[in-house]
Amino acid sequence: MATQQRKILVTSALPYANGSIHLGHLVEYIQTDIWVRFQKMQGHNCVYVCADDAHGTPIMLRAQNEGISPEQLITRMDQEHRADFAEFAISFDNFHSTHSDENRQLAELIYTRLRDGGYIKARTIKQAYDPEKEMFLPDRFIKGTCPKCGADDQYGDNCEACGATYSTTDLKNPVSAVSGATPVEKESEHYFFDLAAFSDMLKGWTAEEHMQAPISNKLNEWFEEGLQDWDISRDAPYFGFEIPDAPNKYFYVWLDAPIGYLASFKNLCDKRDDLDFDSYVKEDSDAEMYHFIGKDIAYFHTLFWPAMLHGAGFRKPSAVFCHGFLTVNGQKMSKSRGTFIQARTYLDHLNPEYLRYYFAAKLGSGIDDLDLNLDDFMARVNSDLVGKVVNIASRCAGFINKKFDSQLSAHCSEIKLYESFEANGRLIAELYEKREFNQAIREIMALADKANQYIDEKKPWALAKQKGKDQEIHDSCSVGLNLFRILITYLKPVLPGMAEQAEAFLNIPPLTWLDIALPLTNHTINKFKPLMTRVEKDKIDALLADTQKLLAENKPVKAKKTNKSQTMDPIAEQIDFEDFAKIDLRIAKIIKAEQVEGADKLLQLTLDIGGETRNVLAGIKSAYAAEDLEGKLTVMVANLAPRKMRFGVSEGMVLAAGPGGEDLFVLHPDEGAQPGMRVK
RNA sequence: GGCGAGGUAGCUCAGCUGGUUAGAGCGCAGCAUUCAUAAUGCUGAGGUCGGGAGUUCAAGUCUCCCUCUCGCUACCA
Repeated sequence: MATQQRKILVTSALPYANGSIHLGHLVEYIQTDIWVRFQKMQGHNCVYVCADDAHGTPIMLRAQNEGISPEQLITRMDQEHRADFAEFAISFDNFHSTHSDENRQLAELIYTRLRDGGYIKARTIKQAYDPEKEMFLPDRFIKGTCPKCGADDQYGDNCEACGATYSTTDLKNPVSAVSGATPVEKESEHYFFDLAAFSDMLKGWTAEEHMQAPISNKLNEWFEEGLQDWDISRDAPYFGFEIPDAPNKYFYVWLDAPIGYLASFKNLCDKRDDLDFDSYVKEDSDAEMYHFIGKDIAYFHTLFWPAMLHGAGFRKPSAVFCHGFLTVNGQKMSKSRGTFIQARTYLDHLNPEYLRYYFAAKLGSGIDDLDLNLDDFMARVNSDLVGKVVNIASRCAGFINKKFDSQLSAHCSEIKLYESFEANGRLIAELYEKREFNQAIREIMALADKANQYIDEKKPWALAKQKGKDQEIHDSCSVGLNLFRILITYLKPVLPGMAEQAEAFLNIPPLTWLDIALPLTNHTINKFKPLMTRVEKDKIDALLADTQKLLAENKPVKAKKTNKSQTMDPIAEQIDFEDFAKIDLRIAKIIKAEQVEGADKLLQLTLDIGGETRNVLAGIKSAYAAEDLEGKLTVMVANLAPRKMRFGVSEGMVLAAGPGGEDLFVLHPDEGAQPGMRVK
């Protein structure tokens, strides 16, 4: 295995400085860390960097709420994140911040190059604006009543109660979550990154196996829909970097976040003589660069990011590795179910290496979701690590310590067995390299079974009762410990802490992949101490209880309405006459009703409202046949803003009642009403 | 509604380009053992591979339909 030393730069997605690390985050950091530790054990020059993602509206507002500066907030979060990562043994070579000089310089550099390359366009857009707070509002900061199901206190872009999606302008009774004021629409000039200009480059790049196949398929979908301009500016006030040629305009947090990878690396290069920043990032660099991310942010990393890099004259990533989401006991991590477990809460109760092992045992190279089944977790860790692996050392060490003065025998009596274990290292290494950790673990555990079988075959405890069998005991237990040493080597990327204890027990320097070529002979070991204790059920229960408690404390006291749809839609908030008078309802005659080709739910109605006709697309196909409607009178909202829909523009809506499906009832006026009459 | 990914033993998952009686680990049952953190070894029971139809000499593996789950997305103005 005399492969050449590779130069590898690895990143994990940047944690947002607005929240704590939870177990979902840790899937990624643990996955990345295992891969990095493996690469280092192979002797490669592998560097792992990360940073806090420190910019954006949520951070600015949270700092305001807490009465501190954003800088104070992100400093605090930075410390918290670092502490959590350290205890989970995430071995960053550098952990920096996007709110740093390096990141400002690099963001400005990349932006300037993109601008000079003609990839930045300015355009005026309309956006919700908080007149009291004097700031533009992202969707998440507008709350109101869901236009579909009437649930209160929903975000501006989708309803948590019924799952509907809509735009903020549809929301009923919208209020700014910041000030409580009613948002108004306001225009502003924004800067856009011309992603479509990179279409050809991206199509070629994404087809070249720089990511997993499912992601690349997804990208093809996006390509077919056409790449859109990307809005990269935000107006003041905003916590971030001001755009060089645009006072009061700031880089959108997602622009400078991935640049944060490079900033963190730059910061590291400045501290270390052996790393040359340019040689890693220049267009024709011979270094490898990998980003580990969740599949939810693939768009940013496989389209925007390579386009930005390319447009600015830098190298593109060697690959972007996506993973799936974490579920707990088969279901999405949920605050209401109490399975939204924080890293810190876990650390209060359980050994972080349990989790590292469990994730490794289940992680493959794909993007499938990963389930943390707590019963399985306990069984797996106890059985594999305590019952199988550690047990090998535990059952051999006693003999060596007591009978042979802690010294291993002078020769290895089972060279073939030893070599077969050693030879498996090639396959295991390959599996680690390919991020098939679950398969690697399976191989390692199969070896652990073999080691236990071997000891069982030799039965040193039985030999101990016979005279003159000391040499055999000495040999077989020495073999057992040598096999254990190999297993620990293979597990070291996953269990660095346990490996370190094992190294202390075996009285050896830190293990690398190459050390196991030869067995330890005539070597003095230390007294065996338990390397890992069992996962206990009550610890898991305590973890869940604490999680519940924590969630209850943080839960805002809001009466959340659920299941209300069973009974009756609540009557909407009271309005005065003026509000009502704004709605111009007219009697309309349906002069034509027809199917809309390709649409499953829509009927196209041509309405006569006296002086004019209107084209309305109504979602009533499930309840009405087109011909049954023609000639009938109904009521329409005549002054509703026209809405562009997939099958054309709808110029109003007809009134109907009912929950939907077949139960839809269009309103008809009493006899005598004429088209065009106003309904009051 | 569309697109994508899935539905394989009680649990967590393998099963590549279709090929003899469908696999692993855990759990379970029985036996052995007691060196080891009640750890280990041996043996065994458990699946009509979501349902149905088709292609084929042969299908968990290919095609079609249905069903359920999970994502993304859209047409209830």
